Amino acid sequence: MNTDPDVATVAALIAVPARATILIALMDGRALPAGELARRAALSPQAASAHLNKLTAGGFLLMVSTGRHRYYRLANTEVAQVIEAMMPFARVTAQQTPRPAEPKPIQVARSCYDHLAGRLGVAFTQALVAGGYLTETENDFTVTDHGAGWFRKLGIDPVPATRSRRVFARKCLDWSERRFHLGGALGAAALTRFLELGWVARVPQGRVLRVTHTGQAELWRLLKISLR
DNA sequence: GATCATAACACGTCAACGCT
DNA sequence: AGCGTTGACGTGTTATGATC
Repeated sequence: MNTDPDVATVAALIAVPARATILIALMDGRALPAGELARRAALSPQAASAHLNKLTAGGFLLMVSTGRHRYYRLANTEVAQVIEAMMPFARVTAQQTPRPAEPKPIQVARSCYDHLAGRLGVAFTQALVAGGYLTETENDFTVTDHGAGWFRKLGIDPVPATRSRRVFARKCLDWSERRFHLGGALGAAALTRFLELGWVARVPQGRVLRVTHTGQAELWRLLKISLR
């Protein structure tokens, strides 16, 4: 009897291009209606419906009915991490031409489900580690006492919620930078705070983030982060 | 080992229907 | 009326076995 996890079945769920497109469309953490997802995947609503059923049954998506609309979103952050972790391998086949000198906006700053990613996410994480605010373990980050004070000053609660089962400060591999950025509940709280402070702004129709002038100035002042 | 025929499967669309 | 689902059916791909 084979007691290994059935990775093949799970991978097969993602392996269909239409389903992969749907999952990527939901990577920014939003919930989208079935019709919108069908359009994104260039499918008929019927075909999209079948794919959404499979992804939901497989535990990749959650569905919420609102009136006559049905909204789908990623079931949890682990799903986003799986997709994000596959991105470096996708690049190998997609990138037949040399990488352009100028990074694309999605490589500079983006949301990875609900936390910061891209060059900004990695630079932020590295600055926190270099400043002694975070320490690294094998899979996660730990907030130091020094770091707890720093996060509080910024308006971010550095203490894990007692009832939450979510990993607090997950090491999430960044597909464009190929280094770890801060994920988990703390990463999500940081992105939320960055948005509240107006340091970053969401670009419509995607998960690209624009770093504002205020953001650039504050990130340089506090952590000596420059994205240039 | 290479080629062909067949069956099984996955994925797509069309039409009809149910729900709000 | 608009949106989404279900069932029927067509098409393309893959696996398998037979034959040379």
